Amino acid sequence: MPAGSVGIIVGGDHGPHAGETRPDDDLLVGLNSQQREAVVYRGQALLIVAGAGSGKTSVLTRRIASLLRSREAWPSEILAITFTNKAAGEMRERVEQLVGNSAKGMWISTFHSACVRILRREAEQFGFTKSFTIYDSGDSRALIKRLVKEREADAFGLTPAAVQGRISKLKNELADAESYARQANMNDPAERVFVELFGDYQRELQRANAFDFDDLIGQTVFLFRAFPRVADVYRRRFRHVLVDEYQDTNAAQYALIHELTRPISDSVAEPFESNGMMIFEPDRPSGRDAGGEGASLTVVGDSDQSIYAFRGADIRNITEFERDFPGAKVVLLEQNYRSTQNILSAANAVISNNFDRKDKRLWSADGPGEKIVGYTGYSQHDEAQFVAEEVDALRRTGVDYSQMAVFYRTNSQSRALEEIFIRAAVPYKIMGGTRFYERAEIKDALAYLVAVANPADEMALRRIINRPRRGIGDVTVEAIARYAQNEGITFRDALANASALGVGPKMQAAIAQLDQVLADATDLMLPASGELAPPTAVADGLTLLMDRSGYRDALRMSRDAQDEARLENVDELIAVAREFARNNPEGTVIDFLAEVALVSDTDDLEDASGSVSLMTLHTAKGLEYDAVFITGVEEDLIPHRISANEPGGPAEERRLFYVGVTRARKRLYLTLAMTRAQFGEISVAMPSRFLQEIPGELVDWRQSPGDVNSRGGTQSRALNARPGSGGSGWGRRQIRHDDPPALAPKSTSLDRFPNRIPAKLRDNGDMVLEAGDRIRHDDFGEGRVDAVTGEGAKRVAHVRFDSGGLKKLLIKVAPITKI
DNA sequence: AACCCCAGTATTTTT
DNA sequence: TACTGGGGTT
Repeated sequence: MPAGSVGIIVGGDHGPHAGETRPDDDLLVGLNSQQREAVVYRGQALLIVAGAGSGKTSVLTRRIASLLRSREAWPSEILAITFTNKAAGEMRERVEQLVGNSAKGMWISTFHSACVRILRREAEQFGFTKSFTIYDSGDSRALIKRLVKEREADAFGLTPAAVQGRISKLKNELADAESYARQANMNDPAERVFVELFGDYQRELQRANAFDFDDLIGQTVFLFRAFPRVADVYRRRFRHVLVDEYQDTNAAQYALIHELTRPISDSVAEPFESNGMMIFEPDRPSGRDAGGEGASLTVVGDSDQSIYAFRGADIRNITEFERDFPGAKVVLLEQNYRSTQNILSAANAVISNNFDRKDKRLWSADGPGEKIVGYTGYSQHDEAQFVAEEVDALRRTGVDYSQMAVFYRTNSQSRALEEIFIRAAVPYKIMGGTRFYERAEIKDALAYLVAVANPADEMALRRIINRPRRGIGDVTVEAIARYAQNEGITFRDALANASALGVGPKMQAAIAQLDQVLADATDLMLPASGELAPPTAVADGLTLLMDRSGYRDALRMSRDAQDEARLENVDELIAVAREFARNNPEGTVIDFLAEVALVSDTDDLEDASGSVSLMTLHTAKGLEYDAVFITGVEEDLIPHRISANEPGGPAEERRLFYVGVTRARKRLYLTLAMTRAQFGEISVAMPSRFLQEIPGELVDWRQSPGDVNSRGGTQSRALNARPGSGGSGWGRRQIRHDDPPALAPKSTSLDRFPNRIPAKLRDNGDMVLEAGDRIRHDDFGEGRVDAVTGEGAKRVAHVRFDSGGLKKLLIKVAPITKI
C-alpha cells in the first residue's frame, strides 16, 4: 500500500506562479480565476454558485482530479452525487479523462443508486433482505390503489393519487406514519384514514421487501440515525462528498448529506464491520483524522435553476448553505461560456423578475450574437410549421440536426410538432415521453423477474398471475391469498400447492404451470448455495419466462396491431439484459432490476445524432444546443395554469423558462400560437408574461402577437403550405375560416411593434396607491407599499412583500390588486 | 372471466 | 382528444 503523501494546496486569489510546479497545474489550464479558486480551495464546506453554462462540470471534475493528484484523497474516499444517471455517467467519463483508471474506485452516482448500494449492504440491519426490490411510482400507485379500495378511503375524498402525493411529500420530509399521526388532527376522520393508509402502505412495502423511491433516501437516513456505527463506516470511507445540482435537493437528501459529513461519532469502531466493505485508512496529516472531523463537502448549484420544488426540492438548502455550514466558502461563477450575450441578456432580464434571489448576472465575452427570433403562429400547427421550416433553414446553413432542440412545457405539446415534422421529413427524437420502462409489457416482463428475484413481492405476482390470460381472476387470486394467510406462508409459496387451494382443476393446472415456470427460472438465475449464475443468466431467465409462460406467444397470436410493437419491446428488454451482462459480468437479477428501476429514458445517451431533439423544459436541464426553440410561450402553459395557485409556483415557472433560454448557444427562438387545442377544445391563448419581460430590442419578431391579431389578415401558414391537401385530419380549419375576429384581443390600443403584446398588457387604470396601502401581487403575494414615486403612467410603487422581498412595481401594469 | 361500450375525466414537471 | 374505470353482457 502506498504511503499517502500530502500536498497542501493553499487556495487563494492568485494564479499559478511562473516556474512553480504543482501537481495539478495542468488542471487549471483555461480556467478563470473563480473557477480556479473553486478547484483549489480546501476547507470543510464549499458552495459553488454556478450560473448556467459557467463550466461547473469542468470545475467539479477538476476538483476531484486535484484531490487525487495531490494525494489528499484516495479514489475510494470520494463520493460524488448527481441527480440523473446521465449526469453521473458524464461526470465519471470526464473524471476518467483526467485521472484515468483510478476513477473506478470512486462512487459517482445518483442519490438513489448510492442509497441502493448502501441499503443493499445494510438491509438486514432493519428487517429487509439483500434482495429487496424497488417500487417505482407506478408500483406504489398500484399498491396504494389497492389499499384505498380496501379501506374505502375514497369515501373520504382520498384518491390514490392524492394519497400517493401526500405520502411522498411526507417521506421527503422524513416523516413516517407514526410521527405524522402524532401531529395530525385525528378528529378529522379523513385524516385518520389517511394515517391508516400511510401505515398500511409502509407495512406492505416492508412485507414485500421493497422500497419506493422516497424510501431509498429516507430509509438510508433512518439507518444512519438508528445505527451510528453503520453510519460511521461510511463517514470513515467518504472523506470528500460532492453534490451537483444542490438546489434540487429535498429535505431527505439534505439530511443524508448531513449525516454523511458529520464527524465520526465512535472513533474506535472496528473498520471492517459492515459486511467487509473495504475501508482505506491512508496516512493523513496529523490532526485531520484525530478529531474525527466530518468529510469535506462541496456543493454546486444555481438557485435560479431550481425547478423541482413541486417534488420537494427546497431552494433554501442552497440559499442558506452558509448558515448551515458556518465558515463555508462561496465561489460565484458568473461568466458564461455557452451562450451569446443577447441570449444571456434575455435570460437575465426574465429571471430578475424573481425577487428573493441573490442578484447574479451572466455575461459572455463572445459578443451579442444573433437576435432572438419570435414567431406567433395562428394555431399550434402553424407554430410547428414555422419551427420545421426554420429547422430546415438552419440545416441548410450547416447546423446539424443534433445541434437543434425544441422544448415545450407539457408532453402533450409534442404531438403537433411530431405531425408537422413527419410531413416535413425532419428527423427528430423525443426525449422522455412515455417511457420505455413504463410500458405495460415491460412492466409485465419485469414483474416476472421480480417474482423470481424477490418472492416476497406479492404485487409483482398479482400482476403477472393472469398475464397472459390464464383464466385466473379475482376469485382465484383471493383464494390463493386466503390460503397463504391461513397457512402462514407467502403468496408465492402458495402457488406450489395448487391442489390445496380449493379451486377447479383448470385453475389448479394453470397455477401449477406458472409455479413451475417461476421455479425453473429461479434455478437458472439464482442457483442454490454458492454457485455463481453465469452472466447470461438474466437474459436467459427472462427469455425462459417470456416463452414458457406463454407471454410471447400471446402477443404473437394477437391480432391487435399494437401487440407487434409490444413484442418488439419485450425483445428489446431482453437485449437490454444481454447488454447488462456484458457490462456487469457479476450482475445478478437483483442488480439488473435495481438498475432498470433507476434509469430513465432521458438517460439514454445522445443517440439523437442526426435528429432534432424534442423534450420538455424539465428534461432540458443540463443540456445545451446551438439552436433552441421554446414553443408554446403562452399564459397557462408557461407559466402553467396549475402553478398559479401554488405558493412559489409562478417563480418556479419563471426559472423553468430561464433554464430553457439558457440552453441555447447561438440561436434562440420563442414561439407561440394564438389558439391551442387542448383535449378537443380550441381555446384562445395569450402570450406569456415572460415575453414581456424580455427587452424588446433583443427580439426580432417574424410575426408578433400583434400581427396575428390585427385584421385577422394573416393567413395560416399551415394552410398555405398545404395546397390541395383537402384538410383531412386538420380539424382546426373551420375556426380559421370564420373565426378570426373572435381571436382578436380585447384591447385594440396597440397594434404591431416588436415585443409589444397588447393582448396581455394589463392595465390597472388609475389605481391609486400610497404609502401604507397593502396590495396583493400575483407572483409575490401580499405586501405593503413603502412609497410611491413617478408621475402618471410611470408611477412606481415600492413594495415590501411579507415574504421579505423589496420590489419596485409599475403601478399601471403590475399584476397587483389593492387589499 | 372476458369483452364491449359508455361515461367521465384529466391532462406539469421525475429520480 | 385519449385514456381509464365502471357496468353490463356474453
